[in-house]
Amino acid sequence: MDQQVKKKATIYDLSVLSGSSPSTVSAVLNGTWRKRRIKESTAQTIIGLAELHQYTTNLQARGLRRSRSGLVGLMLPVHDNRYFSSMAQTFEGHVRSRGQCPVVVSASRDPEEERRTAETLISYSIDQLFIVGATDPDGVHEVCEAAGLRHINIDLPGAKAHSVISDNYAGARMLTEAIIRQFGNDDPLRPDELFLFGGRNDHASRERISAFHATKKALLGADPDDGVQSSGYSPDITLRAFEAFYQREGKLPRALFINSSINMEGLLRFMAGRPAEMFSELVVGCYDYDPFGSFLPFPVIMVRQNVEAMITKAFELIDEPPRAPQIFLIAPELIQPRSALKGPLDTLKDVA
Amino acid sequence: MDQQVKKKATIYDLSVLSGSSPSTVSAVLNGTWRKRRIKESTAQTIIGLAELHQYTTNLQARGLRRSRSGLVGLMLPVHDNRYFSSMAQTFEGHVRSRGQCPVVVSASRDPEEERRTAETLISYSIDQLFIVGATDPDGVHEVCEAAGLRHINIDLPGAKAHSVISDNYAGARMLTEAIIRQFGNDDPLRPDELFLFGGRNDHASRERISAFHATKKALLGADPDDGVQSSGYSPDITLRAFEAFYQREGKLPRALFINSSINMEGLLRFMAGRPAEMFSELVVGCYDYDPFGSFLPFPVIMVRQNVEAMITKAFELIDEPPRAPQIFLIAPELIQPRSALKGPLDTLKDVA
DNA sequence: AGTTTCTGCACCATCGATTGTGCAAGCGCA
DNA sequence: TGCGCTTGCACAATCGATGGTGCAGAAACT
Repeated sequence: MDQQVKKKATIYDLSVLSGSSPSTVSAVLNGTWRKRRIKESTAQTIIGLAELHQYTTNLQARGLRRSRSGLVGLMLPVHDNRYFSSMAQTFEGHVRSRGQCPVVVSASRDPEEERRTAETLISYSIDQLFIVGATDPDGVHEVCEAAGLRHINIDLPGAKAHSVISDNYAGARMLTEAIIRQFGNDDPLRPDELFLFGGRNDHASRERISAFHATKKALLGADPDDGVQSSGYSPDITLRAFEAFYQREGKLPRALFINSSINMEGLLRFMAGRPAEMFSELVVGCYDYDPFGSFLPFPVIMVRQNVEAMITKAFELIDEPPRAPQIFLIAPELIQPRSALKGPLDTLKDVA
Repeated sequence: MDQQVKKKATIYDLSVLSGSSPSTVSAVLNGTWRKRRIKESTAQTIIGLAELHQYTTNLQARGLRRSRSGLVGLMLPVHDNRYFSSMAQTFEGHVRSRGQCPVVVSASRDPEEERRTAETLISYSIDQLFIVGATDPDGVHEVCEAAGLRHINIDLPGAKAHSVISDNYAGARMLTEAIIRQFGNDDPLRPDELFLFGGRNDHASRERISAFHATKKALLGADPDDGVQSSGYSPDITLRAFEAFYQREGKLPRALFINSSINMEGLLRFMAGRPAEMFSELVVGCYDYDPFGSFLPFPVIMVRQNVEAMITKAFELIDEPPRAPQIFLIAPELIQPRSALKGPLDTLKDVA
């Protein structure tokens, strides 16, 4: 009790103190003691000692023995983004409520890094892995499969494991429609005035781009096929795309479909240092929701992916996976300009 | 190689395959083999076999034996916020570059939860713990201390461990000054037109509020002491504070000092559904930086805390802690309206 | 040849918890 | 009294890696 840097108590310490065997102590402290027919009074003694000495289970030892760790992994592309960070927040809540410990790591959209990260987590014997927005989901799948680790894709689908993703086509259709409708009938948007920025060759971008084209054609009658400026998931590349466009055309389009909030940051970089008036007539649709983004000085229509529903579905699937890999679509929601929605933080208790 | 759900290879498997003892295999694979005078050729054989069979070290076993895990913990209040998520992003980079594995978890600003979380992490034998914005840093300290775990406070200081925090006083002074200067000389701000919203009774809020008062007094000559509306770190409480103010006064103040981006979300909630014109004359200073927040339809001056510097300093301190607990101040930076700064994501390689 | 010094590695206890198995004491019952 | 059943627990192997120690054979030296 009183030594300065006392070592942590183990079941062996408690075994000596209580006069029981280590296995009895273990059973009592991990709750399996009734099954092992340990006397109530013995259990109470041990529990009392455990509290007195502040015993806590060494989870590495347990993990080694059980070859599970109680850790559940979430692999994100990046942390620094409201979509992914709210994913992390929601995930944590779910994992905690199941009595496990969340581990959130990012892998930078780098296939190599993704696999290495998965392997590291596997080395810690994590119990499950949620793979969000992976650039190479199937590569990660191989790694998990080889280790017999349950895993699931979120946000970007893989061919070899179950996937829960946003209904990108429907979302992009809604968004494109909403952008077009934002313009009145007296001065309607022309097909060559609406451009899409961002995206790369991943499933989500392809779906969104495809819905963008289809909806443009349906509502505006035409769709000049230079309407898409791929710029990956990088603010700076997106900035350069805007600069190039501006250089070429002498102005921005009247309306923009922006593929993600990360690309939207590219637009911000373009705006910085340029007069605000330049953007006063702009209409933007952004596939992602960010509360601050919703209040920019021009109409920003956003799409909020239903993170809570995605995570919930993912847990269902990982618990009892159907046979063949499937893709589950979760409907996203169209968010009108100037909306400040509640988020995962609102479930925490408010303290003033 | 070919079984479907093959178990992972262990040093014992490689020991049999290579004809060496497990300890030799272990030494070869963890890099200590030269020290143990293992022949080069033996080492190569084993390394070859390890690659062939995709051996990876069981880190729980290693952790158990070494009583360290290679895990480094970061405990955040919440994920879903650009300040904290960029903290996570930066932290990850540092930890990875040291060959360890980052574990990021949140504890909801709940003292109880903070201690429990620390204990869980300790049970996994994490090597170090970075405690960010804890409501009860000293409570967490007790837990770490008892386990002999190196730890450090960031963002909010504790009395018992080293702390690296933003220079809140200087930051708030800069911010208050900048807000006041935003108004021209022809229609200068009056002391009763500048209010602070947000904050609670923590070190950061106290410093900021104190600098706010002092600067108001210095620049505006007076400081009616009802100028502060505490509303914790909750968007909804902040919303209610704005509503109450508006109800009472029939208008918002001309200028606002907002204590954090979370409180700023309370302002967004207030704005939602109200006409944009209501806010066209508003000037806001926000202690926190969010790129989207910087481009709202009124001037928003922000303070960016230097996350990179804070994390760097924290690593220095945790590596060789000075004797007595100290508080290290890191200067934040004033960010003019309409600025889109680079962040931790920009260090990732861009892919289009 | 005999002794010392390296080389190169094997042996084994250990980290802390889990779990299958075994067994003595106590009890009921014929 | 003797048999079998139940109760209550102890024993010991095990998870996979680590690292101190010891030892045989080769090399170096006298």
